[in-house]
Amino acid sequence: MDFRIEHKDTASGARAGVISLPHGDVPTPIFMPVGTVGSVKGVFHRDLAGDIDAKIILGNTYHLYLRPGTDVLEKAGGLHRFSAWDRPLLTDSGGFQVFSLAQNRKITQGGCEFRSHIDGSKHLFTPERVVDIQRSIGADIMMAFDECPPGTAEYAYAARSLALTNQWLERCFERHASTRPLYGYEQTLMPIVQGCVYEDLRLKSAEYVKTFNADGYAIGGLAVGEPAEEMYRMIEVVNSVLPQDRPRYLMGVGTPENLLEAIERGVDMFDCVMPTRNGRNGMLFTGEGIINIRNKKWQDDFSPIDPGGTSFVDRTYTKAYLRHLTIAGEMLAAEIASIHNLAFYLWLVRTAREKIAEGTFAGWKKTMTGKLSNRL
RNA sequence: GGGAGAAUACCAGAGUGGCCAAAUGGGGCAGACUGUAAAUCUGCUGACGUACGUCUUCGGUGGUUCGAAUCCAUCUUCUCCCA
Repeated sequence: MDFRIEHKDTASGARAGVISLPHGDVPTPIFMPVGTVGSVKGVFHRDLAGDIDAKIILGNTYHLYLRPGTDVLEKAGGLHRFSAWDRPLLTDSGGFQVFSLAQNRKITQGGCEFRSHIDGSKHLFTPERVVDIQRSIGADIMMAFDECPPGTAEYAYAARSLALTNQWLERCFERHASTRPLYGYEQTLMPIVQGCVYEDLRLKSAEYVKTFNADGYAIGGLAVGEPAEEMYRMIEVVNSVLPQDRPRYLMGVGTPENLLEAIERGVDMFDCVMPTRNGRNGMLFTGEGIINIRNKKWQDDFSPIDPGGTSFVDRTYTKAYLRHLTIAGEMLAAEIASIHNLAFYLWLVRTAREKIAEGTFAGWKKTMTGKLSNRL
């Protein structure tokens, strides 16, 4: 993996660059749609690669290991071929499931034992196993196995957790170095900075991950219950340490506003379920603000979903029609909203990139953030 | 013409003397959702008040009772059965 910075914003930490991966180039800043089980829910690859123009999407190690399993993935020739997605792919390690499936898992020094949310069977995830699974999946970018503690974690817990994540990180890199890709292209491994909302832990963690001389660095454990201001502060702390010339990936974030704030602070990559999940639940993100399409006020609004939108759904369908579909529980509603939201997120980062290149990012960001969280 | 049964909130439908402004479901209205156990979850849904609460409701009317959606009389409407 290669990263080339093309423009730096003079007034902030924002940068615009290009990440080169085996399956293609990724302009940064970038938003990566989440496709946990090998599918960005409700969206055809045709539309992902078309109007949405997603440059890279996510898969999840934990979920793909449980279903369809590594045997099938290897027989298929990896997730790219299995799912017919020929652009770059990043897999999360299962570290987030240590957080989100906290009731179904037990952490030990060796790893994390999950009780499958599907059938209750037990599965031990070790750092080594997690790297192996990601080899089977064949992601361009694999993530280290970490523990993602909740945003409310106490200092003592956060410190212990970080120590464990660091041990796991070392084992991930050892495994990565001692194994080869299965499908003939390189897979890079990204370490993850943890440390909750504690500045000294974040600094320590950032210093530690830096010693692995990775192609890129992720910031994890944010947007998990702590106030947004804390998150922004942690990003600043961490990015003051992480190498300037490598991409920074803020995991699991976030709202459109979160993205702009983080871009301003030097973050290059994002992923979040928000555009898809919230879309399925009737929430639309637009350049003018947020729409809850279920609200009665859209009942007879026959204007396009988003006149400023970049996807075909924005021009084709009206708010009133989408509201009807959403309330009727039609699956088309989820598809339309997902396509719209993803197209908006990709538009947002694409435009941020242009503004950085033009040197007008600060002003644009100010205008945008004033509108993004409006309730329409 | 005779007989039986039923009428409850937007709809369906429990409740059959006080714990009932009335279960539950649907519908309606609003909210939540951040490396996806989520096409999911939560709240409200008679009126007025933030709230303790007060007032008006269970087809109509009139009774019985300390107290009625619940018991009685009667009227209305509907359903079914027999002629």
